[in-house]
Amino acid sequence: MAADQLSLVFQALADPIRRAILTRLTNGDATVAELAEPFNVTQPAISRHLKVLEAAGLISRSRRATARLSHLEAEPLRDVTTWLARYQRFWDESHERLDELLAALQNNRQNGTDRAEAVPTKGNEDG
Amino acid sequence: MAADQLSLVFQALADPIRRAILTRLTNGDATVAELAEPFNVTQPAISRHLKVLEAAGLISRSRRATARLSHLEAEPLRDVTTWLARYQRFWDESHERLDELLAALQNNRQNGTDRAEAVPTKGNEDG
DNA sequence: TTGTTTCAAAACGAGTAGGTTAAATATGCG
DNA sequence: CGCATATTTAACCTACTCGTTTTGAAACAA
Repeated sequence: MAADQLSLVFQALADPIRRAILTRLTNGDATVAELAEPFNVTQPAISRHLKVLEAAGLISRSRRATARLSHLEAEPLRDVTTWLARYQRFWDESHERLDELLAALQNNRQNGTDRAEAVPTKGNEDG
Repeated sequence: MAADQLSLVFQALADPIRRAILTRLTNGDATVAELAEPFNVTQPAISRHLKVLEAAGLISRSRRATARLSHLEAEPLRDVTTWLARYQRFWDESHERLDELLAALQNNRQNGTDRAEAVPTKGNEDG
């Protein structure tokens, strides 16, 4: 129900067809029919995938005669990357030990700086 | 059903509670009860969130007496970042024009190198 | 206006997601 | 063993997702 933007983006990316559509759009704008062509699903199904992508801000749309063009909007992917950056040190084996130590140190001095990754307050949301 | 790994990861990340759990785990391993504490959901609900995260490869689990510890496994996030890297040029305004040109050039010389982002063959999947 | 093309919306069904409560399971203690 | 603690599983509910087919709407051409 009306999730936050980041959730909408992740949700949109969770479907292989939608990811493939985004990949296709890196080659340029395309009509619904063009986007539907590679898949074994009907046109209304693609139409709804596009609606999901649009709600996530991953595409924008325009008209050309009776056709509707989809255009890639990669901005939300930047936000995803930003969110992911925080975890980069955890998959970087060579630095993992050091960074765990640093994290422990930052936990110890508990002066609440604004860069804290505080556990969400009762209710939810991530940092 | 039984989606590919990347879809599982995106799906897992699409829930704010699960993202918050991952954030919490950057501070160190935690029990189910500890992970449940910040949220207004029951403990079995968290238990199932953890199951989703484990299926996506984002956490591993171990025992300590009766408790079960969750441990962050960031490796799948590296794959996500890899997938996203392909789109970086599309949100990098200053390079967008240039990169579109480069993409066009690489489309023109159609010697199928392994870095091609071919549209999926009839069936689905993204590149 | 009539028709054609291209797409969106409506209505439906099967399956999944995420929540609950209540019961089952695993581990360690006295 | 008998019990407490911590967590999982089962059963159930509601709501959403993703697909379908059918119907409706927008843009344009004749």
